[in-house]
Amino acid sequence: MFELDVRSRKPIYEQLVEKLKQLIINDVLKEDEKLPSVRELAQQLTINPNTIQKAYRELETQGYIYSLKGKGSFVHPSGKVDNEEELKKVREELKKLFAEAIYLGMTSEEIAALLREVEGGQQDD
Amino acid sequence: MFELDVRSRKPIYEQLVEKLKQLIINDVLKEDEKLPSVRELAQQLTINPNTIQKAYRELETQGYIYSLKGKGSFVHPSGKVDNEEELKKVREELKKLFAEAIYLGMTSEEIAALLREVEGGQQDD
DNA sequence: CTACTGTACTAGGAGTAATAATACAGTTAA
DNA sequence: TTAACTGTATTATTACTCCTAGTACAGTAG
Repeated sequence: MFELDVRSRKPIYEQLVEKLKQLIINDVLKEDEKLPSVRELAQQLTINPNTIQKAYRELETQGYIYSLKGKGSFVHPSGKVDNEEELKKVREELKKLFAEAIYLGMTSEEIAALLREVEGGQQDD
Repeated sequence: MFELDVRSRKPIYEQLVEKLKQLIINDVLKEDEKLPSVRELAQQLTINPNTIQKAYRELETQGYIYSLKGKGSFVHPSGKVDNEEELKKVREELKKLFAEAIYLGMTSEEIAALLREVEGGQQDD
């Protein structure tokens, strides 16, 4: 499915969250598609099931997946995500990053161009 | 100068980097202004000098300050920052965050509005 | 019932963050 | 030059988080 760097300073479960988030956002994992089970993915990646579960829990908190006891974990459909908490964090992050980018020399137009680029590649709903 | 959360999961030196970066970006700390010395700030915040130094080293790597042995650490003037390494990271971060924001339901216009908001508050050079 | 699923808990080892103490090197002013 | 400041580096120790391992409970589907 993908690879992890166990020697990285970044925790494995955080790497997992990022990678899975990318797969969901880029529509590699489709809406309501079932993710590998905690134990299954743990075996594939040769890491502990607890670590997988920690990543899944985080993804659920952030609104990217939903889990049903006994059934599995599934991709949360985009557009139906309603997570004001997470949106607030993202807005704050965006503001910080904009200020940072400008300080380092990027122009607003460069940033806007980057946005259009990403926007073109998404087109959900 | 500011406060830190020693109980946070986020390392103290990272909190320091963020806070100082904000002060620099928001022009609270002016160009070429001298930062508190490692020992002085350590005493003020009741934390170890090594932790301060780690934060300063990181800020220097990212291009926000420069340090002169025997003299002190100073704010790196905006506009004169030339850190392609750091810019690359910021661009990647922006792209990730844009995709994330869109997935969570933000429109491009909302994001663009946020950019204009930040842009208005900066106006360096 | 059986075999899957998610979820929770405890205990232990490994690695990083932070502290403490010391030292060296360069600047500045008396 | 000396004294007092600056950044920088090193080592040892403690505290905390990540990760693992093992076990257990709850819900689902055949």
